[in-house]
Amino acid sequence: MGRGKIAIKRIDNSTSRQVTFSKRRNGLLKKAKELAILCDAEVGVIIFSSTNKLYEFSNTSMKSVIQRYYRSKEENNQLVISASNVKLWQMEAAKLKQQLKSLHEAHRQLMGEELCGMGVDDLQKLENKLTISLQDIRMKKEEILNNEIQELIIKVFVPIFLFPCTFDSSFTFYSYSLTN
Amino acid sequence: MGRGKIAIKRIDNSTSRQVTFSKRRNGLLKKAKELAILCDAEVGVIIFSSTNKLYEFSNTSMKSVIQRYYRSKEENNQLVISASNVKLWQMEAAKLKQQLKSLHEAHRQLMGEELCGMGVDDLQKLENKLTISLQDIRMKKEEILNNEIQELIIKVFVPIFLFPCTFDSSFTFYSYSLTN
DNA sequence: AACTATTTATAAGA
DNA sequence: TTCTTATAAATAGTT
Repeated sequence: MGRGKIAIKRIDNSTSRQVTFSKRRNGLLKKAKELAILCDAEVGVIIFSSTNKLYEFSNTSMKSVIQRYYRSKEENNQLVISASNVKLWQMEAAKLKQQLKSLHEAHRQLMGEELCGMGVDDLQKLENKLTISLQDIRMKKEEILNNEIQELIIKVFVPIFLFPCTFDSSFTFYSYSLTN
Repeated sequence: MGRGKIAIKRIDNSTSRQVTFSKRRNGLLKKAKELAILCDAEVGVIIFSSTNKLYEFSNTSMKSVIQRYYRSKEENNQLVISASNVKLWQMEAAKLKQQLKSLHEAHRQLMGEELCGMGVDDLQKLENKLTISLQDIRMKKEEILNNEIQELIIKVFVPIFLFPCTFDSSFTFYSYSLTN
């Protein structure tokens, strides 16, 4: 389509190639635009010149076209999936941060810090909680101590009672006196 | 370029639109191919019909074109960074989860639960902590109550002392007795 | 899907 | 680069 017909093969003359590139590039982009408008299509065109310059057209957005392309080809590119997952993980992290923050606050209140914002009722509730906690902890402590005493008795004294001969003379007094 | 000139706007007639799409789509792909060959360019064309069918051309490969496109626009960075960020965010989330878990445990211990794994020393420490917390909380509570009493006094009694005449006779006894 | 009158794109030249 | 213009190519409307 011009003064002469040309064969479709690489144009050797550099200048001529550049001129043709410029003309045909514009032609292609124009055609792409027209196709998109006339036929209600989504079109994306990417052109790199031999000098590495980028020319592009998209009636929507190139990102949209490319994403749709990958979706359509179901070459579910790891990149695209990963990119969308970032937001999910960011949200997850934000949620956790929030939880951590409020738990921290509750914790500090339990520890008797940051009581300034609290009313008397809340303080009373906190006091009750801690009182109960203290009771539990003291009970637990005593329980453990009792158990340890029990174990000590079983480990140390029972053998003495049962096998007094296996212990040296310093134990004889106790074993005799206790068994008699 | 045909029997009649057409305006570049969406073709209303569906059949006509489909026919035109088919013709122009082929034309565009052919032009793209020619441009790539003649001018030694890297070209990618993506077309989605209004019926969501995909047509494409690339003289190299679409993946290559898209990657080069992102590199060229340096929007690539976002995708790639995002992709690698997934791991960072996952690690962040895991870290937060761990913190949350240990804080939760500490919290439950403070509340007198899950004391089973603890030794006597730890229990003693916990008891001391809670004792101090309780003291703090009781002090805070008393402070607040005292303040409220103070305020009550200022709001209610001071006016009575200063302006006894503005209150009715039932107040006179107090105002006299206090001022005398 | 083929035809063809026209429009459009563009090769070569200025 | 841009414009001009002859000609090739694409395609709108028709069959």
